[in-house]
Amino acid sequence: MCYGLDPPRKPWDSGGMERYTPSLIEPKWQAYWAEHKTFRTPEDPALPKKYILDMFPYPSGAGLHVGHPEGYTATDILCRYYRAKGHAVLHPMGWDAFGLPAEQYAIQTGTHPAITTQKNIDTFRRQIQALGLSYDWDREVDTTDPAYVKWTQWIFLQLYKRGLAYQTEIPVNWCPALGTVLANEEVIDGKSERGSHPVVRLPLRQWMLKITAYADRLLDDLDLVSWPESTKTMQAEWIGRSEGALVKFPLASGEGHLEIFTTRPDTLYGVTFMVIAPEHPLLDRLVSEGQRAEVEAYVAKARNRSDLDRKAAKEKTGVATGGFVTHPLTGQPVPVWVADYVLMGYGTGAIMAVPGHDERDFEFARTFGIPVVQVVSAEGTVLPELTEAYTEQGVAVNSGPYNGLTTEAFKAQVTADLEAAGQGARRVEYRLRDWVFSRQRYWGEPFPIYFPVTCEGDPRKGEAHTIHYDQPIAMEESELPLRLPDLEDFNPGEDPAGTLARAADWRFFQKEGRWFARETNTMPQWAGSCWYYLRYLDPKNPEEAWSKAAAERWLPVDLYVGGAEHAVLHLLYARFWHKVLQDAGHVQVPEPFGRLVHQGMILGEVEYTAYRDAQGAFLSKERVMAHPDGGFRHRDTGEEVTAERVAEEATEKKGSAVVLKADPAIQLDARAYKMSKSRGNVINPDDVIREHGADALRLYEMFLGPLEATKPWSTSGIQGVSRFLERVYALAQKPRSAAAPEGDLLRLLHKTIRKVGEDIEALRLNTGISALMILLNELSKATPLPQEAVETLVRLLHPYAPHLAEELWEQLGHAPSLQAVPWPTYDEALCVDSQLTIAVQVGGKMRGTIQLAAGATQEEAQAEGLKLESVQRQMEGKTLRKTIWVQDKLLNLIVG
RNA sequence: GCGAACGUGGCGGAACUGGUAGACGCACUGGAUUUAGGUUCCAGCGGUUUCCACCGUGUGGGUUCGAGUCCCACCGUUCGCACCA
Repeated sequence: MCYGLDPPRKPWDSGGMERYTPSLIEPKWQAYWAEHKTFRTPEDPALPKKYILDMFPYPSGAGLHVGHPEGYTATDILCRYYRAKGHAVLHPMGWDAFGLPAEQYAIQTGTHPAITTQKNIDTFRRQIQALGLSYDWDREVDTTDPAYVKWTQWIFLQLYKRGLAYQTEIPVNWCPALGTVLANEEVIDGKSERGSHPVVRLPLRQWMLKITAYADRLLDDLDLVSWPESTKTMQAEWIGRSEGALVKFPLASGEGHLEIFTTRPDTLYGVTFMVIAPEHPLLDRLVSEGQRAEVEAYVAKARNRSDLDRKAAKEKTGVATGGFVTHPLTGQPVPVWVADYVLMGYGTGAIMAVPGHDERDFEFARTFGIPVVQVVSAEGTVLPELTEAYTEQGVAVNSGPYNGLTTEAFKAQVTADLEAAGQGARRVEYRLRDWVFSRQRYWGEPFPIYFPVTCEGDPRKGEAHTIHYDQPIAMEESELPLRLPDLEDFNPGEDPAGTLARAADWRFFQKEGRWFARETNTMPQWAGSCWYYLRYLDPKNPEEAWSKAAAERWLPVDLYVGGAEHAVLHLLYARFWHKVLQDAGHVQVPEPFGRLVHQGMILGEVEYTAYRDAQGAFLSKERVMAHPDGGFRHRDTGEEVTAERVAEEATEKKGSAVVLKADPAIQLDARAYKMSKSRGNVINPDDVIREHGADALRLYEMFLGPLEATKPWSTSGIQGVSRFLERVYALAQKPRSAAAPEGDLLRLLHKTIRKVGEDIEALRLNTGISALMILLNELSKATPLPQEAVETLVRLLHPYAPHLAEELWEQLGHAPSLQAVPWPTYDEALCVDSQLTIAVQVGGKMRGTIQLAAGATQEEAQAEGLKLESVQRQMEGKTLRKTIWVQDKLLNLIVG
């Protein structure tokens, strides 16, 4: 054994297997697993099943980043563990391969997106395989594969046939830069989520999916799943169910009434004005002649105001329409205003304004000098004047016959009364809107829909024609898939009908002598990812999207791991489709994903930042503040300050601060940032594997901290786990004894088996590794070293570092694969130490410890504890009042 | 502004239902082996201090024999929502 040589960094300098050489071991075992299809999903229905799923990646041109292996390694560890525990594990991988980047690249270079996509998939597959992840590659799916698209289109037809897909002309989020419409969920602060391009509201014909029809089930069934509370809360808030009442306010002049939605019908007596949205259809009838010019000017301005402007505006704006409605309970006239703080898209686009008990109404009333009336009181007393809106519940005042009722009782009573009088009804509203499902791009699934065309000649030649969009025809299921046409130019252009509108030969076709036009919109990227977990069940099935038997066998997904950025969109859409498919009888369980875990982000290495003023002199960080517009300013003078990165060697620690070594008076900022190309702090998994091996990368990412936490990368940290693997390898090269382990070593083995197993099941992968390190440290000292102990270590290490474990298993004289070897078992009785260390406290303060046999009595402990010198010192001149005894843990002597 | 989560050594982090704070690893210090080492091995490693002892889990209170853990208030970081009536 020669420990004294260079670590095996170069493949060519390692002739034998004397030292741990990941560059030799890892390809060997990857080839073995591939050849023997070690991870093929077992068919045996008698085995308990585990469906363990990763969110499949979008295969970008940049390749894998270190964030991908984090979640993938975690699930891989569970899969290898459960296989060893005798479960049938389904663990597939695939590609979410439609999407904008490939298309943008095509626009720039003319390369067909299918080619780019294929190339990227090959890179991703190679990188993922280099990590030794145990996927069943026979089940790989690719959302852009026509054999997959076929079934995405088929599911769309199921939605269409159930009346859940419809067309509408609505103002949509049109993004000129991207040449497409975006879902509400894809617009953030008036800009596109992807690329931050401005988005304008434009009325266009769109396909919509009626997700609102499932709002209640999507909300209620959150109780059925084991997901992070934060994610459930986000979905619940996104759905935004609110219960209230619809109330009719008759128009003061003429027929009809203004309908409003309110969650606080108990404040009806506090209404001092009404507000309608600028787009409200009744606006025209309500406007008085005197106000018409002013109202029209306001509406025109509001229409042109982008969402961005609306947000920036802090002051409430609005104009009185001059029109009035009649209060349904008091019969008094109520003035109607128009203001853009009321949104046409929610409720009825009109509200009753109760300034006394709604902050927005209060602000509006104050701006325009409208009276404020108090109708709810905390204690039943009326205040002379409200200085702010009282939005809490309370007791009704100034409310005629309802005075004295609590908020809850009032709501129920008045809603019933209004309903009886035909003036209102109970009503539930949702924040959730129907899903805008069409995009005007090329690289997506075509809709299996076409329309009749009236045309004198050949519409393909651009001759005059009319497409009857109001008469959509669904393609026959037997005609699927509808493939994308080949194009030379992928530019979206200005035609809001989409890129495909330019593929005239594809778009127009004749059937029985009549012309038809295909839908030229394509589906959004979410479509493919809404159901990929179902295709994995039966990926090669040419007859069905998946077989009923496969769905019954494998659903729901037992563990789903992926980023928190999908907390709302992907997970809500997929749940929606799943429920539709359940209603259509294609799946049986109500929820697709039973347990969900979000892996945390891995940040770049910690960076140190120093600040300099305009003269170039260093400034300590407490004298610098961030400027809202970016950049930094001097806290006192306000002058601009520049930031610069400082190498770690130039810094040192001083107390809790980091300072410049050259000038310890200068404090630095020390923090880790999100990895990004522009910051130059991206860690490439390929480089890490080349230097340390895949097992070290896997182990390091798991050892970094809890899976869910955000944590910074550390280049020196990976050497710790690398060293651990080298030591495991070295241990297996030592002479071993055939004798069974005994005594403390035996106990440690059993404790470690229990701990590692429990930690894997609970996804506490960091502490599991720590237990393995402790075991290794003990085994390194053991003389003699029992073979069985080394084998146990290797078997426990296997899920974490599978290549090394397989290699050592073979070296220890066993036939591969270790995956076929059952998980070690432990004996509960051997997990308890024979001698326990008991804490001894006097008055709740630690004074020492005593060694006792497990199960010792309080009397024995007390006798032993009182012998401690430190205890005697504390008890001098005092009497023992009381003793607290926690079996096998602690003795606390209370003195007085 | 509203809501949620989180604040533990120089660093990443441990600590199950309140019960020996700092497991494990990194970094650092000392020693051994080595021609040498960014190798390996051994030892040390929260702070103050005369070895007694005291202080210590963001800050200030509280509950308890006992609080990192429970309660209240505040400060800070991160994430989500942001006129949804």
